[in-house]
Amino acid sequence: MAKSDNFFERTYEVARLIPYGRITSYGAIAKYLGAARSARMVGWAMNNSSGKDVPAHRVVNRKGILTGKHHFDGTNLMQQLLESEGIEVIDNQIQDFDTLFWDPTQEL
DNA sequence: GGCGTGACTTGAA
DNA sequence: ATTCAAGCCACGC
Repeated sequence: MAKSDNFFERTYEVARLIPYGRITSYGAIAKYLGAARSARMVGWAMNNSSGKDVPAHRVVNRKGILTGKHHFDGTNLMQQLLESEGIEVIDNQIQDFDTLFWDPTQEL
């Protein structure tokens, strides 16, 4: 067991650290973990986060698009969650993304 | 054990 | 400015 789920665990941890009403990108987390080129693994980790307390809906791609919404239960569930937090989302794209962007390497 | 895919990003043409 | 391509690591079959 065990094994270094460090990467995954760390991803979940950072995702949980995302403040309410804020969002971040896969690359930002990956970069924080030291794998800026491995943003895909972050997404893969999120896939494994199914059933965890990881607010994957707060994690979007670099453009602020809800790329992973397709992986959620519903079709607009992810958008609903974001809007529920005060984030304006239109057409799977987050508005004021630049303002709501939360960078762990910058904030932490 | 090998090949392909995947919730992405960055860089170069 | 936009479009194309490559890179990264892990998991599934």
